[in-house]
Amino acid sequence: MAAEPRYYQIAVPSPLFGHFDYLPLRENPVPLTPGTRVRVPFGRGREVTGVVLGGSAHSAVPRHKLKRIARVLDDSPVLPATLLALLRWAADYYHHPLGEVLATALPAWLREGRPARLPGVPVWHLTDAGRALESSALTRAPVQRRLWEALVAVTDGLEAEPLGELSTRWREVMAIFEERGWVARHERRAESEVVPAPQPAPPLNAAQTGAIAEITGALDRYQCFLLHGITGSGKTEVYLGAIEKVLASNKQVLVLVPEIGLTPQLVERFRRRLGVPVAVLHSGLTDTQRFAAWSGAAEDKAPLVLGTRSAVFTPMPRLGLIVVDEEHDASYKQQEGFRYSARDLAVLRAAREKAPIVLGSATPSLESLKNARDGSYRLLELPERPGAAELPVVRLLDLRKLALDDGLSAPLRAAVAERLKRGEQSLLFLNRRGFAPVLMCYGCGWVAPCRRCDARLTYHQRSSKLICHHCGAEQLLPEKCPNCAGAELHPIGEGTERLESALAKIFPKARLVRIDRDSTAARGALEGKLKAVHEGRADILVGTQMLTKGHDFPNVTLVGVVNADQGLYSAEFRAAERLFQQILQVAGRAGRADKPGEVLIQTWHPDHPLFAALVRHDFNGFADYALAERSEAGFPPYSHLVLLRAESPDRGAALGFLRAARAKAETPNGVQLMDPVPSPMERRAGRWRAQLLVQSAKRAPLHEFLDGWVRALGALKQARRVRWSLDVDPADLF
DNA sequence: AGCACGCCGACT
DNA sequence: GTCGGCGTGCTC
Repeated sequence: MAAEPRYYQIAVPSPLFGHFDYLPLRENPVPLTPGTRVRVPFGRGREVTGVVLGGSAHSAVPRHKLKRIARVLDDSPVLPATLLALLRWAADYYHHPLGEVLATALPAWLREGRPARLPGVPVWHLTDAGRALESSALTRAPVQRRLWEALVAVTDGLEAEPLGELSTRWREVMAIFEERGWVARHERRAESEVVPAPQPAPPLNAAQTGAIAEITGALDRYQCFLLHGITGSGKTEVYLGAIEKVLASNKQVLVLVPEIGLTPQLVERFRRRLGVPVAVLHSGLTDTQRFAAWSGAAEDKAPLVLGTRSAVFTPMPRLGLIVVDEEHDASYKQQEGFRYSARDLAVLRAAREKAPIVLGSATPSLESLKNARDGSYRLLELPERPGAAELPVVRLLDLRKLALDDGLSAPLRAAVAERLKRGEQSLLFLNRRGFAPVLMCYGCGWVAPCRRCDARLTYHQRSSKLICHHCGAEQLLPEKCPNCAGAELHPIGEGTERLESALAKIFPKARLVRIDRDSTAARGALEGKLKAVHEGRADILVGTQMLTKGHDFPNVTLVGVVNADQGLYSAEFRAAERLFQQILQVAGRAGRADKPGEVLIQTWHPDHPLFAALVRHDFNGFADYALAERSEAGFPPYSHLVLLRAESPDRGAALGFLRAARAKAETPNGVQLMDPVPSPMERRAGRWRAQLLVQSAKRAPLHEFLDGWVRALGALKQARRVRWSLDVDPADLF
């Protein structure tokens, strides 16, 4: 056995860069493996859960300052070497403290220092003393008596589940029994899930079969595939086909999906089709559920892990394939703290663990597309919709020539009317919830502002409230203008609520369903609405981007894009890409099989190349245009961006910090620092925000520069007065 | 981040 | 006279 090192390097959950050295546990001569959790004293009188990074014979810290590891929590490391290495790489790449990176990767259960094994299900059984009781002994305590009788009736004890029916106070009574020595408690391992036999695959077309063959031809080595399949082309069947093969070779598969895409239906589809238990990981789980799924994967009991962003950090000892569905989706990028991209880390993880990875999308990100065109990813295309005759016809409605009434032009109304007559469904997409984005006084021109943000309050008619969509602040609708006391308060512009009520007036007999965050907040509301649509109990759907994600509406033959121009000429460099993706995704909901669809887009800018590409269903044409624009502007994927953000309740502090940061920077070759500027929405939730953009054509000098810079920033005196963070590969510039 | 130390204002 | 405001410093 190797000798115990003199010092251990430990990562500690704190915003400090670097690791901390500790002395070994006094009475433990067994060397600790990296990835093992330990409890260590940290600071004054505090004890925290750290992770062993390695051992060393030397320490730069004087011995008298070193403290000793207090307790070792694991027999074997909770983070396997490959995953720990990935996390260390990620901490370097995103310039984020390793301790916080590890804290993000570990489930709360382990982060808080609890044992690395699942708690079993508690079972209570009678002891000999309990069994020897006379039933008459408990005649005066009816609950005790019933409980005792229930325990006598079974041979191998009772779990909590059936006991609730006995009495609401059974726990109390059980505690009394335990105290008297009548019952004892033991733990039973949770039973593994019963799964159905796998279902056979549906018939596949040539493109699907070809894609599966390509992927399964690359097992046991790293290869990144970009699966570009138009909506309805059966990407999921390609995933399933490849996964089936990987599972058959006794390896594990990790599937990442966007936050909104992880529905019980999807989980069920994977489970049924593959006939294996699925470990599901998403933010809605309790700590115990999360840890159960995590450890199932880590112990190689779960062959398939299906999860959102943070599932990319699940240990999987025999990882054989990674799938990232809807790879363009913004929810793969964490937007606070450790700002990682799960899609990018998934690619890196696949490369490190020598497994193939499939990035799938109907509207790939320009980054991934460029990688495919450069040949570093392999492009797989699914150009057909099985069973669907044709793609929907896309037409532009030129708002320069058409009058709008309640946000709807005459041709769009007529198209809806036509669908009603034919008994078909229409879908109207408006990416703005609430009744109206602005409430204005006609007497004096006052508009309702948010007190804490540089934004207007959105008028919500249903709840009679003004709500800020940026900080969540709510207030009751004022009866008169707070400025001039006039009563002429008018909603300006359209939101989904207003669109819904306008449609109700125009088509009084139509059955309307609105799907947005407000109308689906209640548990089960979304499922209920989707069910109504599928069962034909709805004629017109109105909704926000919630409608564009994942749900299929086979009877919808008309998609109306009510306002396509938001973001068309935005300062945000990704806005056009997002808009195109969004419209193409929503257009993909229209028409199936025997019912061809039609897509009508209302726009003031019908000449924009983005729309020309949409009309032709020409994703590659759009990508050519957008990539050329990015190349010219020097934006990703032709350069690398890093955003230094700062915010403070004190106006000027954020900009002051960034100016000091810029002054501190030694401008290296090829790395450009822009001037600090106020963020596009300078004040948000009561904080003043500013940002500094760093741009570089090459990664290496950029990261070398950031390495020193970030460490220097923490020491800046201006840093005390702000909250600052570094965003490597930012998704948005605000 | 979290926690302690330290030096100035309004209260049991 | 103390309780507590948050500026400053430190964490192996």
